[in-house]
Amino acid sequence: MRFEPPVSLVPEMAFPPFLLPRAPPAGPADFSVSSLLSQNPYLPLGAPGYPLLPKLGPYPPPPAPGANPSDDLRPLRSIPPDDDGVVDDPKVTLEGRDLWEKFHKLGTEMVITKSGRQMFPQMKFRVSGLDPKAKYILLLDIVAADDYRYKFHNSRWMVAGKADPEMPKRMYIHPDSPSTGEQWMQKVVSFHKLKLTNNISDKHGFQTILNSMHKYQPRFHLVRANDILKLPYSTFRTYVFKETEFIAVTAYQNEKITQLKIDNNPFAKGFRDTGAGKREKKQALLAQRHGDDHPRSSNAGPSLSNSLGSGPSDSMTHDNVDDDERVDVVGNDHRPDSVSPSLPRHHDYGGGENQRRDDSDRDISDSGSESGGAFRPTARDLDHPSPNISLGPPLQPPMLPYLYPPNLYSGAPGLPPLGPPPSLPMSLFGPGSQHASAASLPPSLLFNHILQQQLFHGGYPLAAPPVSLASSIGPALLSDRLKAHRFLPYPLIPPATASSSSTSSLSSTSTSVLGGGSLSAFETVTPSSHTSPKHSPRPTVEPTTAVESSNVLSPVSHPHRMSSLLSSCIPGQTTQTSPQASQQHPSELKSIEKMVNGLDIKPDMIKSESVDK
Amino acid sequence: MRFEPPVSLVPEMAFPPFLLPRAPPAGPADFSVSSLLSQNPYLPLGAPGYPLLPKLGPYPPPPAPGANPSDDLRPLRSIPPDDDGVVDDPKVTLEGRDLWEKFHKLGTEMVITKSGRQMFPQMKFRVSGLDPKAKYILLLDIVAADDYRYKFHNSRWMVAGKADPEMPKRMYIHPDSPSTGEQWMQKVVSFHKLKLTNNISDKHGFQTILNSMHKYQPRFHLVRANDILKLPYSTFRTYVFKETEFIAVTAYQNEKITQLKIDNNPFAKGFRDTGAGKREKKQALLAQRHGDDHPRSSNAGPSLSNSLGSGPSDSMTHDNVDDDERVDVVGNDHRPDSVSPSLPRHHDYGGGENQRRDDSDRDISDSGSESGGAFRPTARDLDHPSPNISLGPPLQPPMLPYLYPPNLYSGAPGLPPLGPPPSLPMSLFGPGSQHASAASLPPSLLFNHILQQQLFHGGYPLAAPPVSLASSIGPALLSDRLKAHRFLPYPLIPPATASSSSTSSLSSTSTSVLGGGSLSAFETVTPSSHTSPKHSPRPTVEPTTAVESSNVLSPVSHPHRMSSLLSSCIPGQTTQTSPQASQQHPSELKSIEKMVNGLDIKPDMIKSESVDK
DNA sequence: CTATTTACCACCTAAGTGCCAACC
DNA sequence: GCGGTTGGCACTTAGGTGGTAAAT
Repeated sequence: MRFEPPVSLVPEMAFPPFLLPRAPPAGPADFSVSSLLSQNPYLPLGAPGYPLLPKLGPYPPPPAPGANPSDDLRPLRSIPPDDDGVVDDPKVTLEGRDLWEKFHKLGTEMVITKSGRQMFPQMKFRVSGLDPKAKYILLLDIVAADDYRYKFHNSRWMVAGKADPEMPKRMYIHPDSPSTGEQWMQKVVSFHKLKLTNNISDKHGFQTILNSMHKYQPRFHLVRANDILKLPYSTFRTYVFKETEFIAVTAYQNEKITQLKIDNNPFAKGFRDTGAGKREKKQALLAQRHGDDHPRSSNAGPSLSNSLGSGPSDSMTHDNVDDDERVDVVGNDHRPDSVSPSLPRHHDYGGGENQRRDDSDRDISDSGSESGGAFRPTARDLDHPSPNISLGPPLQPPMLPYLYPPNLYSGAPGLPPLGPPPSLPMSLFGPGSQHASAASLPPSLLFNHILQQQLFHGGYPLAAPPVSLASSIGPALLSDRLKAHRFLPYPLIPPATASSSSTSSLSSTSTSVLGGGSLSAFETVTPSSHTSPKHSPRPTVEPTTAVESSNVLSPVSHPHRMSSLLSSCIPGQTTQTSPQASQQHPSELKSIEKMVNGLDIKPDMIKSESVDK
Repeated sequence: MRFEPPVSLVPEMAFPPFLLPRAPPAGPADFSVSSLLSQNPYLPLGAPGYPLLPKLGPYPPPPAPGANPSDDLRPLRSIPPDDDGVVDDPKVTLEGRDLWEKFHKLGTEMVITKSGRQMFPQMKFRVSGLDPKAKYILLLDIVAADDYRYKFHNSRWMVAGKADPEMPKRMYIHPDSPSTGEQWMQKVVSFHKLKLTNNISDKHGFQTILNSMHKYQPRFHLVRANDILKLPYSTFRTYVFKETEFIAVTAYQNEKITQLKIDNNPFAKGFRDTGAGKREKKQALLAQRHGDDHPRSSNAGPSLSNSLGSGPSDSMTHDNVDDDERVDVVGNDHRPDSVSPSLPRHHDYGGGENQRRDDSDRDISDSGSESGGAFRPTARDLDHPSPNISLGPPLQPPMLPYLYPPNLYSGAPGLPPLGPPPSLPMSLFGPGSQHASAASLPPSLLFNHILQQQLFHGGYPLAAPPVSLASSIGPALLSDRLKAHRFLPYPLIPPATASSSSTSSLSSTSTSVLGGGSLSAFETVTPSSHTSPKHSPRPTVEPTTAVESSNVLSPVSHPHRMSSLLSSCIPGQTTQTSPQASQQHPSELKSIEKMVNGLDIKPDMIKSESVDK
C-alpha cells in the first residue's frame, strides 16, 4: 500500500517514533553479554576511552546542601548521583528453572572448549522489584563450587583429588549495563553469550576460563549503579541458584546429560531422534557408531525429564523432551522461584547502612555496614528457596589496591583451599572479617580491575600485560599459589583427608546443594568421610518431594573461600557487608557459612520438582 | 591441558580479566542499531524507565569552585558533566564509499518490505578526531530527498508526481550510544541493523518507515553528549553523504542495481554467477525461469559485476563490480573522503558559543549560538567534499513543546512542500530564522520525543498512543497535512511546475548531487523544466572525471524543508544553529541553502570516480 | 597405556537476499 | 492487463551442537 487514507494513518503517524521504541524482539531479550561485547566491546568498564579516574570527585558525592550534618557521619556511600531514594526490592527468578533442575539431578555438565562454548541451559533471569528509574548493572560470574577435582566413574561423579588452581575469574558484565530497572524488568535478562573455555590465553574476552572436571557455580549479581565505575562503591546483591551448578568438561561424561542437551538444545536437533520412529533410527545409528551402548553410566534414572524416554538401550529411558521446540517441558512456576533480597524500605544503598528484611527480625547485615558490617544471618535465614542471596556494600577505595585472587573463590565445605590459603587477600577485610568477602568480592574484583587500568595506563584488560594484577596483589602471592598447585596428579584422595580445620561434621554431603529443591546428582559421591546415606549416588531419584536439607558448616578458618563462594541470605532478606565492616561474630560466621553452602531447603521448594511430564 | 607450569601461566593469570575486555570482534564493529535495540531496546532515549526529567538539576552544572565568576555569565550550555573541555574535530568517512558510488551512479534502490529490510550497501562510518574521553551519541536518520514520487520508466527514474506524505521519521540511535570518542573511533561504526519498511504499523521499532518509489537521503549525526537525555541540549554535527541517496522500492526496478547487489551482497551469492562457467549457466537458468530475460529494464549493461558480465542485453556498459568479495573494488581513498566539521579549538559545545573553523574566516555558526545562531556559511563554505556537514547547537527547552513534522524534512529544490507547508513548526525558530532547523531538527525531534514521553507519562514511543505527538504539535496540523496529501495520483507533473518561489535557475539538475564526486543516475530524468543536458538519462556514464556541479538555490520561502534536508557546511567547517539563534541574515540563508542542497562540488572530489576496474 | 583434549565434521538455527508467482 | 506489493522459495552467511577419530 502506498498511502492509506489519512484517517487511519493519523493515529499511526501522529506518533513520532523519532527514536526507535526499542521494542523487544520476540522471545527473551538478547541480553547476552557477547551481544554487547561484540557490538560495543568498549562501552562500559575497561574501555580505553573510559575515564580512568572518575571525575565525580570524592566518592561518595558530598552531601546535598540541605543534608543533615549527621549524614556525614555515615560511611561513604555509593548512592549514585541519580539515586532517587526509591527503595527497591529486587526479586530474581531463574528462567527455565525446570530444565535446569533436570540437568542438576543428573549432574550438569558444561562443555568447555578452546574456542569457548556457551552454556546450554542458558543463564537467564527475570528480575522484578527494581526501582524503575534507577540504573542497575547486572553481572554474572562463575566460581569454583568446591576444591575438588572430579572424575566420572561408574556413572557417577567422584572426587578425584584436590582442585587445580583456578584461573582468575572474570566478572561478566551484562552488555546492556547499565540500564534502568524498568528496562531490566521488561524482559528476560540473558547471559547466554557468555562462553566457557579452558584456554588460558583467552583472546576474546568473552570467555570465562574454567578447569575441566571441576565443579562451578554461576552467580548473578545485581548492582544499583548508573556507572560501571561506581560498581565498587555500590550496593550489590548476589543471587545463587544452586540448580545452575555444573561440572566443566571437555567431553560429556554422562550420557544422560548428553541426551538431555540434545533433546533440549535446538542447535543439537541434528542428533535428535525426533518422534518415535526417528528416535529409534537415530539411536540405532549412534549405537552402531559407538560400538557399545553404555558409555559410562550404568545407572539409569527414570528420573530425567519428559516421560517418553524410549531412549537407547544404554541407560536411560529418562528423558523425552518430546518436542524440539520445548525447552521447559514440565509445568513451571509451581513453586516460588523468585527471590527478593527485600531491602528495608529505608534501605541505604551506600556502604554504611544496614539492610533488614522489611518484616524480619534478621538484622543480618547491620553490623556489617558501618561498623564493619558483615553477614549476621540467624537460623531463620537458612530456610529459603533456591537462590541464595547476599548483599554487599561497596568496597572502600582504601582497599582497592588489594586484589583477592578469584581462584580462592570456592566456599564449599570440605577441603581447605589449595594449600594454605594465603591470608594476604583477607587483609582487605581487616582482621576478624572473615566472610565479608562473599558479597563484596565481586565488586572488589571489579574495582581492582579498574584500579589496574588506572594504574597501568588503562589499556584493555586483555591488552594490558598481566603484570598489572600481579603487582597489585603481590606477584609473589600469585606465583606461589600457582607453583604450589601446578601439575596436580589429581589422585582420588578423599576430600575429607585433605581438609584442614575447616570441615565440620555437618558438611558431610558437602557440596550437595539442591537446585531449588531438586536432588542433584552432585550430591551423590562426595568422597568425603561422611557420605550422605540419604541418596544413592545415582540420580535415580524419582520425581519426589524429598527434601535434601543437609547442613554444611564451612571451615571457619577459611572464611574467605566460603564467603566468596556463596554467602547467601534468605531470600527477602538482606545481608550487607563492607570491606571495613567485615569483622563479624564467629557465630554469625557459621550461619553465614550455612547459607553459603545453600544447604537449607524449605519443603515447599521441592514441590514443583516432580512435574515431569 | 589442565594446568600449565605456573611460570608460563603467571603472566596470563596475573592479569585478572574480571571484566571482559570487550575485545572488538573481527571486522567492523557490529555497531548496528538493531543490535543494541534488540539487545537492549530500552537503553537510551525513550525507554520507559529512563528518567523523564534529568536529575542533573539545572543545565549546565554549576561552575566549579575555582571557576571564574564570569563563567556564570555564559548562557546555559549543554556541556555534559564530564565534558573535559577538550576540543574535538570530528572527521567522518563513509565506509565502502566506492561501492556506494557505484550504486549511486545507477540510481541506488533500496528494497523496503513489510517486515523490514536492511540497507545493502550498509551505512558504516569511520570517525576520528573525537575527544577520546568525551561521550558521543551517534544517530542515523533517513529523510526525504525531495518532494517527488518516482517511477522507473524506460530504464530511468522519472518523476511521477508529488511525493506522498512522509511517515514520521525516526532517529535511529546507534545502540552503542553513548560511548566515548575513543570507543567510536576504534572501529567502523555500522548502522546496518537499521531496517527499512513500508509498514506503517511497524511494531518492531527497529525500522524506518519509507514510501516506496520515493527518494531518500540518510544522514549521520554526531552528538557530543554523555546521556541521551542531554541530546537536545548538545551540540550535534550532521554529515550527509550524497552517494547514499536512494530510492525506496518494493521490488528492484533497475536490473543493474539488482545485479550490483547480487554481486556484492554475500547473502545474495545464491544468485551470483560465480566464475565464468557458472555465470553462463545461471543466467541461462534464470532466463528459463523468467521466460523472458528483461523483467523490466530494457537497458542491460554488460556492466554488472563479476567480470564476466555476460549480462542480459540491456543497455549499460558502464560499471563493473568485478569480484564477489570485494565491496570496495576500485581504488579507495583517492580523494579525501573524510570530513571534519572542524570546530575551533576553544569551541564551546554548549548552545551559546560560536564555532569557527580553526584557521578559517568562516564564522558560520557564530551568530547562531548565543544570539540565536544559525548558519552563516560563506562562499567558501560551499566547496567541500562528499559529506555535507552541519553543526547544530542544542535546542532550548522552551521550544520543545513544538514538533516539526518529519515529513517536511525534504530540502531538495523544486517542489514546495506538500501543500502549504505549515509554518507552525517554524515558529520554533522564531521569525526570520528560516533555515536553522536543518541541523537542529534532529535534536528537536529527539527532544520532542522525550518531551512527549514526559508529557504523556513516558510509555514507549510505540506503545504510547499516537495522541502524544498529535497533541504536542497540534492534532489539527498533523491531520490536515495528512488529509491534504492522501492519495496522490502522482501524475507526471514536472517538478518545476509545482515549485513555488523556490526553484532558482541554478537548480536545473535540481536533485542531482554527486555522491562524493560520482555521477548519479538520479540526476538523469528529473522532469523539471531544465533537465541537465550533461547526462543522458541513462547512467551510461563511463568512468569519467566529469564533474557535476550544479547549483541549486532552494526556495527561501520554505527554508524549513530545505534546511531540514541537508544543511551542510564545507567539511572542516562548522555551522551552528540554535533554536533561539535562528534568526539569520537572508544572505546567509542562501549560502546555507546551497550547502543544504549539497550542490557545490570541488573538482578534486570527483577524482576517484573513474576508477572502476 | 589411560584419561583428556583437540580438530573437524554434518547437522541444525537464525537471519539476510533476490526471485517469482500471486495478488490487488 | 499494468504498476506495485506480498509472501513463499531457495540460497547464503554466521554460528551453535554433539560425534568421532586423532592428538596429547
